[in-house]
Amino acid sequence: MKTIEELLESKNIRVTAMRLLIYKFLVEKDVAVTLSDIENAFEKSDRTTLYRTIKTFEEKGIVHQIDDGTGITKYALCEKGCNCEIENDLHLHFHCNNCNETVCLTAHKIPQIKVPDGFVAENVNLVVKGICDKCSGH
Amino acid sequence: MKTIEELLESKNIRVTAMRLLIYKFLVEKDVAVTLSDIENAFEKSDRTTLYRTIKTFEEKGIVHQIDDGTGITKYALCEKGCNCEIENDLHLHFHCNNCNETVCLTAHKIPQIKVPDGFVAENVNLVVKGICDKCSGH
DNA sequence: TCATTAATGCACTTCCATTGCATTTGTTTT
DNA sequence: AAAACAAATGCAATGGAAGTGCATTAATGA
Ligand SMILES: [Mn+2]
Ligand SMILES: [Mn+2]
Ligand SMILES: [Zn+2]
Ligand SMILES: [Zn+2]
Repeated sequence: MKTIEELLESKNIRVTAMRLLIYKFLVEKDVAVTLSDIENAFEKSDRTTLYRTIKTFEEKGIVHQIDDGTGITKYALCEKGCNCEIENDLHLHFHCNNCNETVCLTAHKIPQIKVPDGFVAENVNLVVKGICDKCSGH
Repeated sequence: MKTIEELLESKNIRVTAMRLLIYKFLVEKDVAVTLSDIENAFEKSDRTTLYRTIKTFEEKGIVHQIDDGTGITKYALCEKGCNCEIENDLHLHFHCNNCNETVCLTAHKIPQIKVPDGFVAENVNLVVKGICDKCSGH
């Protein structure tokens, strides 16, 4: 089991206090987070640093960006085995209309989508909206 | 074959010069348009009017909104038989990474998506990105 | 025509993403 | 260890798009 430090180093990301904190924050949350979520979690730090940190994480394949249709970009840790860096990871995202949280449904791969002749599909974004398990009282 | 005037009236939308122009503009374009696209097409008119016109069209089920992941909201005319008003119309959208245009693939309905137990799906947004027929040289 | 209601135009606000630049901190090289 | 270099951080500012308040203008209908 790698430490966070080792993980960051293995991805050629310099280890800094802020980066460790942000990474831990992402691990603790099991839902996708906005920049503001992170900002609110660390009164102290500057939005720009958080922004650039998350962008670094994204470039290095540690987090992926999620557009869930709320108009605010969200981010979530990539699962192990996720290959965002190379190609798009084709799991679906679920946005709860009740609690407003978005989660990765990594176990649910997106089915093959047919497109008309002449069109070339390169990647797919699939967001399902509805009521999440927590809110539906399962 | 209904005139545009009749169509608008049948949806309880007052006929105005601007609304007719915007409607015609949407018909001529076979792709989804942004507010800025409309704005640029009519030097004369005010952004707010266009904004509110398109919102009116949306409420009345004449156009539907598309979130193609570019961060800019796009709009396209509903096909006949589209029932956006009542429930979500489940066709997919294609965004071309080359020409940056987005089209409705109304003939391609979104397949049934499975979600885990406890989750209740209410609607689905599916955007395929790639190269469109015009750009691929079919 | 007059009264009522809706549409339009202008100014302004808010929110989020993004960048420039100076400063600080960390890493190499000598 | 000191100097040189490179990267990370913080602050200020910008830009783009969505949305709102309000006064004005246009359309409807009694
Ligand atoms: Mn995800
Ligand atoms: Mn469509
Ligand atoms: Zn929920
Ligand atoms: Zn194209």
